[in-house]
Amino acid sequence: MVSAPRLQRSFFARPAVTLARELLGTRLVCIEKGRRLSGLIIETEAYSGEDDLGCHARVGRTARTEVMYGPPGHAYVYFTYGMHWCLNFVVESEGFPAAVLIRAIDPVEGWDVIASRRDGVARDHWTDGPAKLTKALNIDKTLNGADLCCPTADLFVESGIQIPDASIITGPRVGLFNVPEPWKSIPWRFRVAPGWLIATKELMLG
DNA sequence: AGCACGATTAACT
DNA sequence: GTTAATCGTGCTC
Repeated sequence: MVSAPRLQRSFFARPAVTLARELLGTRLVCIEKGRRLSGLIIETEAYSGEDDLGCHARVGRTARTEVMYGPPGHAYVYFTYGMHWCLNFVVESEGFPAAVLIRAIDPVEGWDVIASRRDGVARDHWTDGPAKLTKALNIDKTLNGADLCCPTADLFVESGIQIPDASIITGPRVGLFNVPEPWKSIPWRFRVAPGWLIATKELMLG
């Protein structure tokens, strides 16, 4: 598998909603003991600013949200429901808290490692949730704040395949039960339509 | 020091 | 469709 160019900091220095869309089809890569584990990003959500009452930064600057206020192109990894880690990319500009949650990937490299971490789970469900993909790639708090754009990073994003607008489904963000409108329903969730990848990725990835 | 809640998941019925 | 698991975070006392 040939590596594609890594996404640079300028890529991440754009609005969260734009990036949630643009990140679909890019490749999330972890280097683990010199080995590449990767998958195409197929589902994301945008969280932007203290005014966004669905965003963790609604409470302002705290130890937890500090990373979101830092420069773009870093990882924001948070813990939830007492047992799960979720991965976000810090976006927009330094001083403004915004991030894109990575909700699902389609595994490309490191199938054996991913399978072992998702033992007993059907392949279609290895990485189809935000806490499933972190488990599969062994992402936890040690990667919170990690720079995705540093040349020696072992967590980064590569350019991938283009997804046509017609094959992208948008909708409300998931799990915001007690969040008031309009934030509860604003369509900042983006995902690749189910059949599109099946028909296309093998042609493009070989 | 204590409390309610959560950007979830898997195993149930 | 329902629910338990499980603990960091932010807020209140």
